Order: sequence, then structure tokens, then C-alpha cells
Amino acid sequence: MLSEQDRQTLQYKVTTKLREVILKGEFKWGDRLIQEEWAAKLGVSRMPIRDALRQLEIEGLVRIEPRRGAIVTPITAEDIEEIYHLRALLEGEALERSIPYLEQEDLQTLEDYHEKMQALGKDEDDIREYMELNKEFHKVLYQGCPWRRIHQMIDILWTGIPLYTPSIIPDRLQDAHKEHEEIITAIKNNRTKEARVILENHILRTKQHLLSVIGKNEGDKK
Amino acid sequence: MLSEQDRQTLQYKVTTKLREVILKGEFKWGDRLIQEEWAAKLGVSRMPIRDALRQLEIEGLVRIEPRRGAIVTPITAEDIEEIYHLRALLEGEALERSIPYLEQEDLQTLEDYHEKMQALGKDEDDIREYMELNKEFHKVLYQGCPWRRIHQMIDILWTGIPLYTPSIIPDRLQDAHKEHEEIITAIKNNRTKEARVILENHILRTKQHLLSVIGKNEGDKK
DNA sequence: AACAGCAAAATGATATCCCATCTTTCCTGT
DNA sequence: ACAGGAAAGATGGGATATCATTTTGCTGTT
Repeated sequence: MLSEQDRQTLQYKVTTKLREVILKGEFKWGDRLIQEEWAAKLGVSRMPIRDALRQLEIEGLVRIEPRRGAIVTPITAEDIEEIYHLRALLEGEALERSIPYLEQEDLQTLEDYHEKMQALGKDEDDIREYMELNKEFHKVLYQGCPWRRIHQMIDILWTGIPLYTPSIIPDRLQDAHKEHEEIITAIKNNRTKEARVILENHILRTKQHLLSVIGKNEGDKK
Repeated sequence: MLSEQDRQTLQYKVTTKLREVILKGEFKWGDRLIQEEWAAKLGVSRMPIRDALRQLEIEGLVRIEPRRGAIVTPITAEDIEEIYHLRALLEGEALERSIPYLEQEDLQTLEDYHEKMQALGKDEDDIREYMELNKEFHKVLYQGCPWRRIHQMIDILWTGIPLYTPSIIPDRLQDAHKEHEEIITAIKNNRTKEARVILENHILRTKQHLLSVIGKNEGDKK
């Protein structure tokens, strides 16, 4: 049940809530998400639920079949593979087209974020903060890119990433940080193509790390 | 073959209709698309209109602002640039990941389409038929790719391409045909990377041709 | 011509109702 | 006992009516 204050931007809130529920793994593959059931659970009408489902279909978390409604399709390892590969492709392209438009001010913002991230520790709160800053850092990287669709696509990929406990991130902090620095340096020196390659590899390495950690955890459980 | 997309739902029809209207250029940049007005025009309620607008926002044809509704953002030359570049990126990747899964049967389908396209003439009906076959041809190319999101993204890009009068296509038929053939050959010989590069260049060349033709036409008008 | 302020319009959202279709259950005839 | 099918129930797509809130546009005054 959503509280009264959460009702400012209903569709947004509902979308966020449903996405969270699905990413948390509360559905099995192929489960149906019944509109009325969730409308009741969240205390809203069916319409914002439908809006949310359409959005989540775009993100790949449900599949909508005519007259059958939303079928939940949770994230698999293959999805991680896909999401990060597509991120590498699209963010690489976006960065290359962004650099010519980046101002001195943007460079400064990047360095600020970078420093803040470096200063953070490894407890849970700091890691959460890190994840937030990291997201902003990446956004600034390609905000100069004049294309409309690529931004939307990248956003979709980011929101579709499962919310892993921050506890699995720390091992890679050191490396990630160094890679960020390399990107900044490349941009400063106008080595556009190089920046792109570093970013792409940065993303793919993050994927590799994620998969290896998940793989281990999965092995532990069963 | 089109079983899934054969949606007989109203929202699908409405989306198609509104997309057509926008791509035909009946709106100027920044025009508002009033829900009730179009609900009346199409003889439906506001609901399927809203569903359609949400979809069109994803495709980049409208922008939805809270409490102000849908603002139409028609296609510009820069959009063509973006759409075709993203197609090259995404379809290239999809093709590379599709080839390992392509069956002998799919190869046969590709050659069938290819032959049919070759047999067509240059009058308007034939060109329309060609465009349809071409779409199917490309779809078969990457249908083996196991990723979900990339297919959706590619579909969105295809539907967002303006419906130019077929009269501007013929000059490139010969070249396009040859490029298709090269792709088939590369796939047959398992030269995956090569197939990818040919496809990417094929798409970018198509873009270049389109832009040059449009550029001329625009020049004529003003 | 500028502007303040108010009325009309449009959207986000709710509540209900209807119908088509999908799913499940249960009944029937062999 | 069981396969097959019919009926009942569940669910989604869609229509309609209504309300609150915000935006837009108009009008009359200065």
C-alpha cells in the first residue's frame, strides 16, 4: 500500500514499485501480473497499473499479450549479458558523439563526482552513495550527445539492472575508479575514440565481475 | 509468421494510425496532440489514445509533459542520422549473435526473399512490395539472436522511419541488392564479423542515400 | 498595447460497466 | 475410468462519466 504522500506522480510511483517487486524476484518466470490484484494492493485504480506495465514491457520485465495481460519475465544471467553489452555499445557511441559538445564545466563536474567517489568507504551506506554518484557520472559523460533515442535506450538499460546488494561491489571499486580516471584523461586530451574504447571495456568488465559474483552466490544457495 | 504482431486490439490500430499521421507531417514541431480531439476523430475513447501516445513517446515522435499532454516532435534530418546509425549499431550486433543460431531453413528463407526482391520492377506497387520484403529480410537476419531488448529497440527504430514515397528508392535498388547478396554469402561461409561489417555499411549507405535525396527535395520546396 | 485575472479546456486519475476471450472446472457419453 | 467438450468464472480491453488540478486562452480594464 502506498502512503498518501507517494501519490504525487502516481504512474511514476507505481512503475517504480512494480519494477522493484519484479527485480526483487517476487515473481517466477511466466507468472501473470493481475491488474486488479495490484491495483488493490497499491490502493490505486487500474489505469496507472496499465501505464506502469506498458513501461515495464519496454524494459523487458514483462511481456504483454493481447487479452492475456502482463506475463512476468524476470532477469536471467543472459539478461545481464545483454544489458551490459548493449550499454557498452550505446554508451560508447553516445560518449563519442557527446565529447565535442562537452564544456569545461562538464569536465569539472566529472572530476567532482570522481573525487567524491574516491573519498567514499566500503560500508553499505557509502556504497549506496557510490552507486548514485556513479550513475550521475555516466550520465554527464554522454549528456552532450544530441540524439534523443539513444538517451532513452540507455536510461531503460540502467533501470532494468537488478538491485544487487551493494555488498558485491567493493572488490571492483579500485579498478573501476582507475578506469573512470582514464576516461576523464582521454576526454581532456580529445582522444575521443580512445575514451570510447575505455568506456566500453569498463562496462564489459563490470559485467564480468557481476556475473562471476552472482555465479558464486547461485552456487552457494542450491 | 506475423502471428504475435497481429494484434487486433484497438490500441494497436490507433497507434499505427497516429504514427502514420505524424510521419506524414500533419503536425508542426511543438504542436499539441489533444486526446479528446483525436478520440473523437477516430471514434474511440481516450484510453486507447493514451496507450498510443505512450508508445509513440518511446519511438520519439511525441514528448509527454505532465499535465500538458503530448507534444509532437516530428522527424528531422538529425533524427534520420540517429535512427540509421543506431540501426547499424544494433542490427550489426544482433546479426553477429544471430548467425550461430540460424538454421539451414532460415538461409533458404533469406534467399527466397532475395530472389523475390530481384524480380520486382520499379513501379510504385512493386517498390512497396520491395519495402515489405526488405523488412522481412532484415528481420530474418537477426531472428536467431537470443536477446530480448535488442529486438524491441530495432523494431522501434524501424517503425520510426518516415514513410517516404517509394519513388525515391529505385536509384539504390541495384546496390542494395548486391549488398544483401554479400551478406548472405558471408553468413553461408560463417564469416560472422564480415557479415556484420557489410550489414552496418549497408545501413549507413542507405542513410546517406536517403539524406541526399531529401536534401535535394527540401531545396526544391523553399 | 500591456496586463491581470478569470473562464474554459485539457489532462491525470477514479469508478463502473460491458463484452470478448482466455482459463478452469466439471459434466457427459462412450 | 476417462477423453472431450461445454459451461462458468476470471481477466483484460475498452467505453463512459465524473472530478480535481493545472494550463491555456480570452476578455475587459487601464
